[in-house]
Amino acid sequence: MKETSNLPIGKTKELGVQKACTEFSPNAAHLAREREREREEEEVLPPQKDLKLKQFIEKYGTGGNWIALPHKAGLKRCGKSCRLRWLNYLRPNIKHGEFSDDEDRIICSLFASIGSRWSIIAAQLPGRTDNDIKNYWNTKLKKKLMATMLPFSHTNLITQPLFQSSLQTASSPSPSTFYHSTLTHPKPILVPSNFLTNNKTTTETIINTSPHQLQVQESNLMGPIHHYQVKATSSPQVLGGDQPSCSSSDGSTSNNQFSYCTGFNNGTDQQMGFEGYFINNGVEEDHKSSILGDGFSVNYDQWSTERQNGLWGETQSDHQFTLEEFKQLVSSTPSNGCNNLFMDESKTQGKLMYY
DNA sequence: AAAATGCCCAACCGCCTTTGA
DNA sequence: GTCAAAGGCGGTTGGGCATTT
Repeated sequence: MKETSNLPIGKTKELGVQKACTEFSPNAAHLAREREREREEEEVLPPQKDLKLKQFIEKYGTGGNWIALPHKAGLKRCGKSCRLRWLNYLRPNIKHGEFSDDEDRIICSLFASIGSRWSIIAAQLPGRTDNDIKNYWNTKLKKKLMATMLPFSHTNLITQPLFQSSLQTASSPSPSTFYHSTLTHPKPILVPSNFLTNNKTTTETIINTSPHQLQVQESNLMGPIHHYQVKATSSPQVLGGDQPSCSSSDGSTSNNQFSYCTGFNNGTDQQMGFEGYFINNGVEEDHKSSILGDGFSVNYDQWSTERQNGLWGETQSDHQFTLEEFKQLVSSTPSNGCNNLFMDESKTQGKLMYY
């Protein structure tokens, strides 16, 4: 990370802060005092503002009331701004500078596990702030991972999101899925999440348990991702309990290709597991449903449409399922409690996210 | 050398949820 | 139940800097 930590508070967006923060009181006397303080404030150089805030908090604490704090500290800041400045920059033990490989791994692993819960991720990285991690993820780490995967991609990879993930709830310990597809319009055949997580997510496992005849290439990627490219050489079948409702009518699946990533294995191959992979050309366009694991079915057309339109980024459609839509799609849940669709319970408004 | 461009990142915005009185 | 404040988040902005043209 670039060492820009000497930026004084509000240097870049101070006007915005001032604009956003309302006056504390509308009465004239108060406004006069405000103007007076504003004049005083003008004379305080930015680093001194930081110092002022820091010293005040170190001396008196936040008092559990950020709104009142700048008032008490004699700063013309809104409480939220002070809080942000304190949390992201001023508080002790804030770490600046490059992220280590270990930190990369932790971030990737947690992101794959719980999604963009930056504060939770930050809690695992002492000295790092959620904002810092978010920025790092958005500007560097995501690209780094993308670059890591590109050697395995075909030409149409770029517009697809790298992965989706979700918060795991305590009651549903299924690991999130780390999706990666090289396909233009991936047609998902999803395996029960315990398919691999209960086993070693190794190449051998996939080969041995897959209904396909697979040729697997294992990569020696840098970074935390264990990546395989799987090429199907036989007709696809759906894995899991009930009989699949999708198959290839012509059986011409010689060019079927799968691509998936395991989670971030941290050397164990088991930490995140792997829950799904995709197939193209393996399912007829007119198939209406696909079995997801043990009887977990979804209207295939809707599924794939959403995949293509909303989640795979190939159009700009921003549609997400509502809860009701989702319920309509899901005809049953797997008996083992493992499935490949996870509700992100941290999200509200009935929106569904795919994992 | 100067202008244009792209990248990085601290910080802001607006919205939402959580918490506590 | 209601309200205010705190806290959290994704998306975004814009200044600073490096690189390219």
